[in-house]
Amino acid sequence: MGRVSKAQAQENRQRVVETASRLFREQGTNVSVADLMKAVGLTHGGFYKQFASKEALVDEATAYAFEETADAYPPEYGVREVVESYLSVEHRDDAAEGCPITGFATDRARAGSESEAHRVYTEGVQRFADTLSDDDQDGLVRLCTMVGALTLSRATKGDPVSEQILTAAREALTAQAQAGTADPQGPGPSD
Amino acid sequence: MGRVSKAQAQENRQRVVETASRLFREQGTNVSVADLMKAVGLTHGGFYKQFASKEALVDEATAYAFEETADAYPPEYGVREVVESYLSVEHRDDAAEGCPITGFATDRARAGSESEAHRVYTEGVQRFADTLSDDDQDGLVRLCTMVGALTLSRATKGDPVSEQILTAAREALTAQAQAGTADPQGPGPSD
DNA sequence: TGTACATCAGTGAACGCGCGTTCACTGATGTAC
DNA sequence: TGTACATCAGTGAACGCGCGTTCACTGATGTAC
Repeated sequence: MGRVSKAQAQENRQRVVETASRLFREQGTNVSVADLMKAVGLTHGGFYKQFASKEALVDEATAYAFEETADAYPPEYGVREVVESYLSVEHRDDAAEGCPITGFATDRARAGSESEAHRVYTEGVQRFADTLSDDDQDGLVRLCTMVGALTLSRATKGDPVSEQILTAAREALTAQAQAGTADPQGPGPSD
Repeated sequence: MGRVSKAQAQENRQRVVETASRLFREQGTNVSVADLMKAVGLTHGGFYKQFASKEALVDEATAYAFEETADAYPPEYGVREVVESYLSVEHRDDAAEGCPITGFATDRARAGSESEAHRVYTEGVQRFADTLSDDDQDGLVRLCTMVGALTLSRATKGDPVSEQILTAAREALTAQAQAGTADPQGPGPSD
């Protein structure tokens, strides 16, 4: 399978980044280059024609995950709707397509703070906290509750407490957000 | 270095479990058997004289971490004191000796739910949530906020937002817990 | 537009290394007399 | 209490395997004329 067109090569590269952003969120950044390339439908050798190192891919995949999820919620969603979607069973069960703040959190905590991935991650945390802020400015605390609830519901999945966690956090956050940032239109669809 | 006394062997075994419970919380359960045994001061070959497999050690180390931290807080501590200690910079910076709920969360979320470790973990979550409950029964939500805040402050360490997260969550939880479970003695030392 | 050749994305074998696990060996401990 | 021998915790080399990365090779694409 000789040379491939510039357009095709660019598309393949993009698919590697997209696939990595999903696999890394789901299984962690220690997913192997070979497994990743297999998931894309290529062989591992070609990886280094597109990326300087695996670490460089982690940087790109982290940035891509944040870009991709930046508009995950319709613009008319208020805090209530975001919370209900974030703390849904669907989100618990789909880490691959889910929030990169939760998906990359532990990998970030265990790696150093010198990487591009670290900067992008920290910026993503602040951006989402701002989205969750209302007049009280407590977006950071809401984010903590949401990330903790999603993490714990995933970690206890299989036991009823997993769903209890989602429900308890959802109720606490939506009760609090009754007079929140929700637009004049009022509550939209919940997921 | 031939045979070793039964007492010595038992002590060595115990040190492996203790060291594993620290290294796993800090770096994840993929810390290698060789690195672990080196940290204890033994060679890797002897590991299988004491444990059936690495997975069996993960089970034991998880259980040990929960036992060890079950009495991490003085009995006179109320919710406020626990929160202040939990959301301290010291706890952020010492995952090895810290809360196993946060330390093992992502490893648990990514592994299956069939293991002994999973059962022990889930039970530990419920037990700590009970400890954090007052009349309102919102211990589960407090736990989410605490775990999320600790995780995010570790993941963003090096940026000022890391400390902001701890402070914001601490204030939100202690403001809420003013008339909480704290014993009649009133607030004790904060850490 | 057609031909001749350089480019380079992707392939697959190989590199040194670390993984979990096994095993022949060791010699001090534990036990039988 | 003292001697003779079996036990077995710990050692270190080795197992097959997967890791990140390199490299000679391929042949369709891109380019020069």
